[in-house]
Amino acid sequence: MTCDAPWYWEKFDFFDEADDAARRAFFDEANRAAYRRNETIFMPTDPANRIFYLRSGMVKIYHLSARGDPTIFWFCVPGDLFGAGGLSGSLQQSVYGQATESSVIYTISRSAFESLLKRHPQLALNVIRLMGARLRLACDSMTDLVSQLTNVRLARALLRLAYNCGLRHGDRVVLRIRITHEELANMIGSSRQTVNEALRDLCACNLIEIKRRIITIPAPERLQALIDTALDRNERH
Amino acid sequence: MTCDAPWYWEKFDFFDEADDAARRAFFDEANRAAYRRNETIFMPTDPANRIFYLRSGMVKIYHLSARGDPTIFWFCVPGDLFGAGGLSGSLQQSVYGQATESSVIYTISRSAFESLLKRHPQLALNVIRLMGARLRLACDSMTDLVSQLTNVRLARALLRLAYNCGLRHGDRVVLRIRITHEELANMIGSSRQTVNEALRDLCACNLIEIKRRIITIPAPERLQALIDTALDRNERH
DNA sequence: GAGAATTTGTCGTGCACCTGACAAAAGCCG
DNA sequence: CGGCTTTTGTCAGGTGCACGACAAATTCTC
Repeated sequence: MTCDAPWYWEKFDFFDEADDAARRAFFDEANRAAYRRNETIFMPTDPANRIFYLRSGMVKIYHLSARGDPTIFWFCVPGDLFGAGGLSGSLQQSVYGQATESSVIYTISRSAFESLLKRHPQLALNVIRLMGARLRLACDSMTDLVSQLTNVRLARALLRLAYNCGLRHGDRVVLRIRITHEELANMIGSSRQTVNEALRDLCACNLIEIKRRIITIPAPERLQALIDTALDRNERH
Repeated sequence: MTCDAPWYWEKFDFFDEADDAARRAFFDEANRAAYRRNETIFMPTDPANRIFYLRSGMVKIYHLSARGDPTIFWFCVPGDLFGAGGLSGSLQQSVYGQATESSVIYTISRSAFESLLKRHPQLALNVIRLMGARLRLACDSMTDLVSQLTNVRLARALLRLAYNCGLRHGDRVVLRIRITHEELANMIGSSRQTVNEALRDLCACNLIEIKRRIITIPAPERLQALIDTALDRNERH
């Protein structure tokens, strides 16, 4: 899955390749809202009748089981659409959306959105493109969740985050996201403690650096190599 | 996630709600191909320049790791599009598509498909709807992969299969798919042996019936109840 | 900048389940 | 219908890692 992707995803904005008329039509009908860090944007019980466009900030999309343990699906970055699951016929959101930093979000009603897409087909293609990227991300996640060694799962999750919201500085990729061990555990289906240990090992091998909860991957291809060679079962340095 | 969904997914066809002109435009440009059981339709190395429409049969979409172990993402049923990951900017397919029974498939080039969607925006909305359903399915999968008890994961996977390709007979849902224990294991990230045991337990509780590798769920809501009450850790009858 | 709250680091204990091995059963094919 | 292949059933050994507990460090809040 990850073999042909670059070390960062080519960022794609909902409005890319669309003409100004389309852009204006959207913003004419959209409502602007600002959220602060940790504020919840929507919940599973909310009706799925609005589409969200992230202008700035970052949004975490996650699920909460009846038992209370979360599954983090992905983080949205500026230019992303979300809440678009509602377009697939569901009447309710089924997940949570939460701002992980101050964010500006435009929302539009589902019906207005659909008519917008009909009038501006390029926007519809863009939605498809964004959803395709999401789907691929989700499939990548499924692939590592199935591979059962935790440290490999963690390494792959870090690379996925690098794609998703990493910033390049030369070869180095900085995850511009302040993520806790617990959140990482909730992405890879592991426990806080195990993530801690695995993270320590990765640091010891200089595969990652952590400073003030900001993770840097100095050489993504070395991390990828670790994943590939983990074929022959895991050895602890 | 699964709380508000019916016991079977409202089947949605790529051509639903589209006018005949759109339908004709597609089939004018599409190529028909028939595949037999176990035949591979596309591979990760194939260029992602064609879109597939499943007319009849069933198609398994899966990934193969370098180590050789598969992850089964989902099964496509008639009316589904697949290979649409290509629409999201990727140059290659990243997964395998394989017919699990005799199937008839129409393919169309990516560029023709995009121009088709522009001319017939309703089709674009339909693509979005289908992808949304997929995405939801993938998220559901992620959610159970994170929940670590194998028997719960299995139960949830069975319900998902029921949504995906189950047939209702009154309350009963028959999975019209001849799936092996190994394939189930590859869906939930477990081992053949463990799946076997978990399946036996489910049979013992009359939550499922298996005859000639066809799985029947006599009372889906009872199976769902099992999942919900598995909060208080699993007990083996 | 002090105190509260959250996050991190580290150790045992226990058990779910992966692995390997092999026999029985079922499905497949000429 | 016979032989071959694939799938199923079951058992024993070993282990990865979840879980609880608690101290140290860091971060948030006023």
